[in-house]
Amino acid sequence: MAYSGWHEYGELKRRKQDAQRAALARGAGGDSHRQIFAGVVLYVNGYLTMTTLEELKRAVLVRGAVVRDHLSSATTHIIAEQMTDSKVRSLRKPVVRPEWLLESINQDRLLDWTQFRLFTGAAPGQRSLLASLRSHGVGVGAGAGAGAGAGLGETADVDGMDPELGDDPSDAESAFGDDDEHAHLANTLGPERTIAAAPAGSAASGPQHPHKRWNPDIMPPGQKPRTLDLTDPFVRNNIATAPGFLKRYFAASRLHHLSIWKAELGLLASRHMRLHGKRPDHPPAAAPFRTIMHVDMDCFFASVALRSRPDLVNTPVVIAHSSGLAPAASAAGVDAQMAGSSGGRYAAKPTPSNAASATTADGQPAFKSTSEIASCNYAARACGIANGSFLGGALKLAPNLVVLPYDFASIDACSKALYRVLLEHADFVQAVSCDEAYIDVTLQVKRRVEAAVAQSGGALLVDDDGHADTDDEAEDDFGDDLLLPVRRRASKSRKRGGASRDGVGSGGKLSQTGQAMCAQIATEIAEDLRAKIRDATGGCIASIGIGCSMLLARIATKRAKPNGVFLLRPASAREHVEALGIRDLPGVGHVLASKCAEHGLKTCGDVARMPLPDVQRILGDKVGATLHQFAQGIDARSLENKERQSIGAEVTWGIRFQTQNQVAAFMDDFCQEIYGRAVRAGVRGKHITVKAKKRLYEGEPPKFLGHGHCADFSRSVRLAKCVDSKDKLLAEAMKLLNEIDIPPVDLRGVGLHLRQLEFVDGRGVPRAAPLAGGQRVLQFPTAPTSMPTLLAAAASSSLEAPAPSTPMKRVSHADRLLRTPTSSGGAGKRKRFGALGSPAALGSEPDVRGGAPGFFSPRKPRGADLEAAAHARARIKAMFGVDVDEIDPSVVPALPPDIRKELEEAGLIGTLAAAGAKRAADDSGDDGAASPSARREKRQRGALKRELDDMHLLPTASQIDPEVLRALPPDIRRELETQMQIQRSNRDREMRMQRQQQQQQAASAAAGASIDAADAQKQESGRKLRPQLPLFAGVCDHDAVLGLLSGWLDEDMPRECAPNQSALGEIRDYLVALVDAGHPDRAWSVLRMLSRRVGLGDGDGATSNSGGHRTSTTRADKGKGKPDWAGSFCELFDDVNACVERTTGAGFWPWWRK
DNA sequence: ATCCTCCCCTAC
DNA sequence: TAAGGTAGGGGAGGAT
Ligand SMILES: Nc1ccn([C@H]2C[C@H](O)[C@@H](COP(=O)(O)OP(=O)(O)OP(=O)(O)O)O2)c(=O)n1
Ligand SMILES: [Mg+2]
Ligand SMILES: [Mg+2]
Repeated sequence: MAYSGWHEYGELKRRKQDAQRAALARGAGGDSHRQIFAGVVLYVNGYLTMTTLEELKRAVLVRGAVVRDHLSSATTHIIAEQMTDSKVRSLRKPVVRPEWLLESINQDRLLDWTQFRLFTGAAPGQRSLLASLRSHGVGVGAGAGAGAGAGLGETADVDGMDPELGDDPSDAESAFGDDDEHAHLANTLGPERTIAAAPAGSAASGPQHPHKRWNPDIMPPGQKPRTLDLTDPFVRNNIATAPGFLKRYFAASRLHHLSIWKAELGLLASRHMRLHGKRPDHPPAAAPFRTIMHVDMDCFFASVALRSRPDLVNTPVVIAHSSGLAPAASAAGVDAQMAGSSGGRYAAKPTPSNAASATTADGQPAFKSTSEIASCNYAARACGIANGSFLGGALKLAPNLVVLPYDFASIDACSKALYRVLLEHADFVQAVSCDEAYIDVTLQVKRRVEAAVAQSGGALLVDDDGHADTDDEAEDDFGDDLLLPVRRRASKSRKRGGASRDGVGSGGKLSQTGQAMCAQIATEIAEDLRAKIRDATGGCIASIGIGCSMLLARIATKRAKPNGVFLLRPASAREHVEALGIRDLPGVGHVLASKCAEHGLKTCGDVARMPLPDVQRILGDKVGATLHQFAQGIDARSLENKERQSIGAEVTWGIRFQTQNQVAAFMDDFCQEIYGRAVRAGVRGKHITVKAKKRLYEGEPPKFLGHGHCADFSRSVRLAKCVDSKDKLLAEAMKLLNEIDIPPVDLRGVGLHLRQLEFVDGRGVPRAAPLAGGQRVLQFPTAPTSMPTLLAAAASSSLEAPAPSTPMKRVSHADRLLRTPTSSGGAGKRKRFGALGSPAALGSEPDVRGGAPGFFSPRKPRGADLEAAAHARARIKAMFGVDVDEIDPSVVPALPPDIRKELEEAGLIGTLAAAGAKRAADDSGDDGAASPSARREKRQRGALKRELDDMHLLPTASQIDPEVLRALPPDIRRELETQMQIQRSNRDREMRMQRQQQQQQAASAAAGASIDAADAQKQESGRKLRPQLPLFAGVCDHDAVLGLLSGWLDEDMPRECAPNQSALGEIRDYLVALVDAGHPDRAWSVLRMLSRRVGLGDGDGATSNSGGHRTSTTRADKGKGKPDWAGSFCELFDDVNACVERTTGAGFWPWWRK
């Protein structure tokens, strides 16, 4: 779901940091300090940008805080600058921004940490804890009860901030702007509101004057949520409850169009490639000429529109829905009760023409539009406008801005025209989007260069060991080559390594002349294409980047724009790339970029120079490895058009429901839409996923009818069969949506996706995957023709394999040859491993540049293990300049899948994930079925399968004799296993739901039917992976529960009062739930702790299993517990024990009764 | 370890 | 007024 609330991201961050540095400076030094942080146990997560950990530590230590280098149950607060919502939730502890410490130091008093919460709309663990326990009048410390003054027990009222904050209306606006999705935290939904409803408890109630702008998450009080006037006709007609909403919405959605077009063009390209027998890989001889272009239209939507408005080419123009003139959102439908902000200003009327003036009739600007700009011309960009910005902001930047409407039909036509040109002239086309594609023109370059050389004479290729190539100068001149920069290292390593050759023999290296010619010819081709595209599109301009890899081509395009061509030579490539910001690398968005920034990584050079493992620690294994390579200008991907793996739809705009019926009615339409799309796309799905967005604050978001800041949820089912009607889809979707269980008013977005696709022909008959991408399917050499449908779920219980598999009739003979089974099971693995080890294999296979999988080599005879091995080795050597055995294991994740697969199968590298093992299992298990006489078998299979289906009898794993299972044909066995897995998953689902219900009941009973508590419960169980364990106060971790209870005892036992009854009830319900969930041992452990604390001993010597659990941290009450506490414990024990006896047939031993 | 689900992120 | 869709890579972390 798209999200464009980042308009002010950078500025906000910068402003925050300035203030923070100042605060820290003030806070350091001095020798006697008030111990304002006494009792605070900190864990600092991640990196700090405004100070060092050491500096911060020093400052807080002298003021009484404890800083640990690890997270423990004693931790009271986690300090972090950045963390995903889900991580925050999973920690189940207060996660607070460092400003809390800094500002507390600044003011020399402990401020309320809740004012410095790291933003997460849903921190159910924390909130549920508060909502339930606190509403019992139970004071409880954070974590293990070490809360002291800063603990949760002293949580202040969120609304109880310094009123001063609200007094200056300009602050709110100027600091955060209307665009900030976070600007409404004060209205945050959920149990925090329960807290907020309580009287403000603390005098230290939040940050005061100087740095009130730091926190983009907290909106000053004195501000009511903007509300939507549902009686406004315009609103009524445009929200999701309006008749015909979906059709109108999708028809008007640019992003929907982009997605549709991309899918279409992907199919178009792959079909074209298949029909013309084109593949992205070349005979090894072509490798040195490898030339990839990235073609991208300049400001595409705008260009299309400007074709009919040549008068406007030099004025700022944008494409958007709104003219920006009509009544601002705040003036119609949305009632903006912003403190101090005047009501909406009405523009006179939109200009009738296409082009609208940016000022209203009375000359007053009305820069409020939240309409998004799809595309803006370069004149507009010069004003600072960018694709995706809000129109309102753009109008501020360029008051003379002209807004033109979408013309989807024309855009579509231009896009098709573009692709016609590309398909006709390129060796291979990978569709990227309606205005963009990668093309491979290697063969053309080669042909033309060779022709030119034939005429003029001169050497084109240079042998690796050839004349001018041995000295350093030659290597330095390498830069004029179009080849990958790795070639250079290949050459060096060859020298170091002595005799071994890298297998790039037949291609050789391009001579200087060759290199120059390549560059010139490639540029000519590009210019030629641009002219053709301009003509074909009626004047739209394409820019083209050229390189020897997709990456370099892509990067070159940035330089080429606008209206140009840029060829990135490998020699300059590394330098060029390293100078770029990491944000310029494909795959790096604002999140990764800011993660990097936290570690001081700004440019690609920074990343390239950092040791790979460090990069991976920051970014993850695969992303880290990939980007580390990208940052060096290395990219081994090859072009392909990938086959569809899923289909679905989402709506996150205009979702405003009041009732379940409205939701249901919408879902009906929605499923209709999606089912229709699936039919049209010729797919059916077994695996259904529903997504939903839940708003995190009350009131309207900045974007008109937008979703605002939300929590995302998803639920999925795997069905035994594909859904084959809209109504079945609807039924499943509603189940899932209900499971997610979001109140209709809170719903802000819905999505529905199908996976595990079966491809179906026009008459609904399943057929083989249409080879849309070709490659993926081709990589399974074991004759998919014989793989039964059953293989949708692989034996290894992964269901990731392509779902269908009746024979693939449409696979050409040539394709069949390519699918020569070079890999078929574990034996082959070992064999090939041996072959690879043989020095004789080295260099026996010429290099294939740019990542052509060995499987595709047409010259490779079937089963030629040795050659395959050599091939893999040669290819790696060519690409990375090192021998396979020298490969740093941590770059493995960055290898393109095909190469990785090849290496894994060859046993040269460890499998990255399950893929290798799974495939091996498939292969070996499938050998029998792969025989040519599959027909009869297939019929049997079909019959058996049908029988199974008809019986609707899916035996459980335990019900099937393993012997019987083994005796079945492999595919039938797999089928059964699939069924069992589905069944198992469904059983789990039911258990989960049961538990969830229990929890909700328990929670709402305990919290006095507080909706918020139930809601928090829902979120907790509905959020993270539906915990398999029951929750106590939103907490599932056993130690955390013990800590919580211990803290409760610490607080309440000394008070000389009886234990709070509802708290007891909650504990009882939790323990019962534990027992029901099959964890009596945990219940036992809890009981034991409680009994010890109330003075009844801990029953050592009892038969219980649970041994040395951590007990309490502080033992406030050393003597015997009060009698009423002990009595309460006994009752509790009996209740729980009754349940234990019921479920296990034997109870705990009430040791204290003797 | 590996699987699997529920996210998150990115690109156009 | 406004039309913040979609598909795929990937990671975290619980279950097994
Ligand atoms: N946030 C965005 C980005 C793009 N698009 C649409 C409109 C663009 O015209 C088209 C192509 O996207 P590009 O990223 O290629 O952007 P442009 O073609 O507009 O400009 P450029 O010259 O930078 O390629 O996709 C959109 O609707 N919303
Ligand atoms: Mg473009
Ligand atoms: Mg583009």
